Amino acid sequence: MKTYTGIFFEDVYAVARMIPYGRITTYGAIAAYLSTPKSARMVGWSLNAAKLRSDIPAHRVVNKRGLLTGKIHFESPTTMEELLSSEGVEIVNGQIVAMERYFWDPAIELKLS
DNA sequence: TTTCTGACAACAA
DNA sequence: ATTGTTGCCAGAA
Repeated sequence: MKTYTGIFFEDVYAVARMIPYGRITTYGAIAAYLSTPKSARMVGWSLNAAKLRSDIPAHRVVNKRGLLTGKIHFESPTTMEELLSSEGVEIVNGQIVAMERYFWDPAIELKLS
């Protein structure tokens, strides 16, 4: 029984909006938090639609290795990196340096409270 | 309606 | 270690 009746996008948006300033998370982490660990792909797809909306910090979502795979979907290929840099996230060659110290896992951070 | 295609990630060989 | 395949869901053609 997997009743996912089109809530997926909204869930992704909800989680993405909760990512704190200067922190990042991954597609897989969000997918896992939504109980669909194999649908990381959909998270990206959702964010693609989300970026047309306004208040969703899609730039704070990267792939598991810290690579900014989604940067090509922004206004310019450097927009995502610039946004993250402005939040204090160090990036070298399209990849976050030591992403562990910025990583924000919804499964952990949202467990409390 | 059917088919294809995605900001990924886990697994098999 | 690297390459190819598969799962996942929703939207566009």
